[in-house]
Amino acid sequence: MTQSGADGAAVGQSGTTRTREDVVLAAGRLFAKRGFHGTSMRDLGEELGMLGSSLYSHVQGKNELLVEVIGRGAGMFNQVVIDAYAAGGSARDRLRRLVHGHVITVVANIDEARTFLFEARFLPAKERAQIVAMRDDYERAYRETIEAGIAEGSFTPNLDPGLTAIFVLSVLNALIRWYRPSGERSAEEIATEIGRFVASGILAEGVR
Amino acid sequence: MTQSGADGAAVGQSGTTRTREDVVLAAGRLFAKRGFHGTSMRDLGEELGMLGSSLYSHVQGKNELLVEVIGRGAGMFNQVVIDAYAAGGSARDRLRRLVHGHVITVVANIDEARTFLFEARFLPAKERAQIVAMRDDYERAYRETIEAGIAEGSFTPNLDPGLTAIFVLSVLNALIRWYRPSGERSAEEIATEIGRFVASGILAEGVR
DNA sequence: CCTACCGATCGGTAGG
DNA sequence: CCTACCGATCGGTAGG
Repeated sequence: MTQSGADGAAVGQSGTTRTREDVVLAAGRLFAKRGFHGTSMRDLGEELGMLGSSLYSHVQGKNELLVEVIGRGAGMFNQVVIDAYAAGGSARDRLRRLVHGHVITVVANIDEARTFLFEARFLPAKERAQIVAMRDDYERAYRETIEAGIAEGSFTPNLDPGLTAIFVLSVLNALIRWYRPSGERSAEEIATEIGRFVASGILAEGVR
Repeated sequence: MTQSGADGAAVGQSGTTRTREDVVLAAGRLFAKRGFHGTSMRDLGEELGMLGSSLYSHVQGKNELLVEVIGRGAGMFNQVVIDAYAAGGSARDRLRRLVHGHVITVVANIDEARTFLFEARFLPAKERAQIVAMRDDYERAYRETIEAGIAEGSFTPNLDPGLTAIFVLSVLNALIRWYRPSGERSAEEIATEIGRFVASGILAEGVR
């Protein structure tokens, strides 16, 4: 009898030695599906075709995995902001890039995004504080962009920029709740539809 | 030494016998803050000034508490839909009532709303299926209302009703993430701002 | 609502 | 990556 994945568990690639990368990715999958506290090290070992205790040759502990998965999520979103600012253009262009980049990123890294948004409260105090700060920065980028859009005349002047930033991010973050890779709409289509909703709302022209 | 709440734990009303209602409310508080799997029966007992094992004279088990808390959340949201439909009026009026009722309900029952939206996946299979069905009904009410609004000419005809329902609900459901009772805006103000955002978006008039 | 307890499972370690 | 194990904690029960 071989030692790997012969017992029917959902194993990535059986017959191969697992790397730390495999462990982190599998942790993202399980944390996203069952939650951090709903995932045991034994569950995670089973997902990888090994014993829970064997994971400790790859990582120091369960918390480290949560920190790593959420750190990756945070890094991705941070990069979206950097890219959107680096591209230049009007505030309205920048908001379009922020929205588009957010959708693409969530769709391509759904497990990290879910863990980031659902499990961050279970991070150790120090790392939790860092993630909260990062999230504040992210929200600030949206607020600044909305303020700049008002200043340039693209956006309605009587908007509350802080609240509006929250509303836009609400639509974006909810993606982790309803997006399914098997769904009929592509990431591009979703980004376009969200952009349209955020821009114009639902009221017909001329109605008030 | 007395038997209740003399050891510094956060107890509701010390010196009084707790009821099943107290237990369910405390469970909502802890499930909302630490998650279902992050809350032990001993934690819950401590919150109420009793031992974890004593809770079993009020409820049959931990799962029953999750079912009860989420069931209350589901019932509240269901009532909002019933009231909004019963009030009659145009589709646009109905959407206004749905949004207003949702905000008021979340603000007044934040723990149940959080548990409903974050912990439903940990429900036993049968109850989870019921809650998913209820959530589908809720979404359908929004979709129908948007379709009716398009038909009556209030809403933009090129809207995708299903996707738009999701977007509106995204803004509403995100309330459980950012709302703080100590915040500066009242539930009424929040409902008004969300209504404005959903109705008109952020683009300035005449801009396209 | 408490005392006293149960078997199961948890995160994690020593040593190979 | 496994064997063999640790102390702590889990949900829950019997009996009062």
